[in-house]
Amino acid sequence: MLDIKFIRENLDKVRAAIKNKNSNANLDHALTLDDQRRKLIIESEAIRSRRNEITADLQKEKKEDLIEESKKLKEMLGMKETELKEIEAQWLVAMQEIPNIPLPDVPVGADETENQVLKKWGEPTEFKFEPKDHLQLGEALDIIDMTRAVKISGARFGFKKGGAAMLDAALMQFAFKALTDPQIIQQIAGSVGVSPKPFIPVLPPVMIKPDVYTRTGRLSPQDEDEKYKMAKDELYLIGSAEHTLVAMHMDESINEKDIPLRYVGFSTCFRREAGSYGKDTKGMLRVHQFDKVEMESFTSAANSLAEHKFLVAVQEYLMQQLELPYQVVINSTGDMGKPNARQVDIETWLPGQKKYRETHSADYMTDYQARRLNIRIKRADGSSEYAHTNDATGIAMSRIPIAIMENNQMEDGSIRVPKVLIPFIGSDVIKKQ
RNA sequence: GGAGGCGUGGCUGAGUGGCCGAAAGCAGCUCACUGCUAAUGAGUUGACCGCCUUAAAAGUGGUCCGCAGGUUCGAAUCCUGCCGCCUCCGCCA
Repeated sequence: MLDIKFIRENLDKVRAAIKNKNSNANLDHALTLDDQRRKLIIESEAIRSRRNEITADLQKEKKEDLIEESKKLKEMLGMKETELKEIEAQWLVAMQEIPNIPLPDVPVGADETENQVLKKWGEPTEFKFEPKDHLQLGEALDIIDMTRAVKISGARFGFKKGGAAMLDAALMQFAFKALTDPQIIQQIAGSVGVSPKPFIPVLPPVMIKPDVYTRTGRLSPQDEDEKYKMAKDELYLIGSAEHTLVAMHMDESINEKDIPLRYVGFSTCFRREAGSYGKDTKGMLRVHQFDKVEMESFTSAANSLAEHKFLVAVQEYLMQQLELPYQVVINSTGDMGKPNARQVDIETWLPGQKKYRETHSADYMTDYQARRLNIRIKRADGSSEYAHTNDATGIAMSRIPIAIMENNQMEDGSIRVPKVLIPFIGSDVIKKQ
């Protein structure tokens, strides 16, 4: 959520952001509600003030007429407050529809076709044979079974077995080990000039209360179709560890000396993929359930953009260690999340599709999430500011294993294990058992 | 799921109808003093939301003792519901 004072003073910027992000937020409606809201606050506070006066007077001496007045005022106050509560609720809904303002370097564009490639690393993998896609490879190796999963759970689910199961576990351990390693983090942090503090590993809950989900900026009425909701309990399944990690410090003040506060989380992620019928229907690229290593960071405003770049640098480090060819893309305004001020995606080369496909995202939220979640940074002098939040994919288990399988495939259909994963898998090749 | 207890500021903890935004201690900040990685003394320090203000400060009004209601002229204090924590029982990986 944006600061209402900022909105009032920067109407043009906010209008431009709504337009460029293809948002259907109704700014004028939000402003009207804000006026009504403030009017009601002034009125009800005046009544309260008078009642407080009366109470003070009555303490000295009992007077029937004052008691009568206070009773009447109380009735009026009740009405005002009921009205205020309704307006405030509507106002919050309207406010939460208003997207964050893109940074000046974000390309203005309608959709992902106007994203810009910032950097390429590695070359698309060359093969002396016709490369297969991960599903062909996985089925031949008997490590991916989509057919049985359909029977058990439906479309867009899969069983990962043998080498595929080991690969996911190895990636998780590899990422956790790297991100908690002071030397590695110091080296990456040095390159972008941020604190060398390592990440704190976390296994967060995968279910979240609707109210909290809303406050992360990740659950608006339009998003509802994308989420799984528990029928009996007021709980959603998270779409990413980001959702419970960023909410971890909800309604808290983080001490300035504790920032940057960096977490690396691992969780299963749940996506209904309601809007993507017919898209990526083959294999594990787009599934309802996958595991993901996720980074989340809390900083002050002064360091947040550098932190965003740091998280991208971490992503690149992991990719280079895994020796996967990728490109770094800055998303255009039309392809950004609502809470984002800037979004960088990493796309990894998939020989099975002969395309770069999105495997990572790094989200720079400024104080947009923290305002609604009420997360503050408390400075040593006692003053405070809203925290700035950043999140970024560490390793998405459905997509990076796919990239490894497809890029590292050999002519006989076996898969070369990246060097850094060999210790975790105990073998340098995944082959037919 | 059943029975009982508890929920106060950054922390510990007092407060059972108005003198309480809340004692005291700790922590923090400022100053003084002492040459030893800190002790001692004095002072000081809650958060949030309106209004005012170009902005901030100041000023001013309001709210906050788990949350939401209720009783009362007046609630941290009494009542109801909810949430959380603890103890015991049940169930369970």
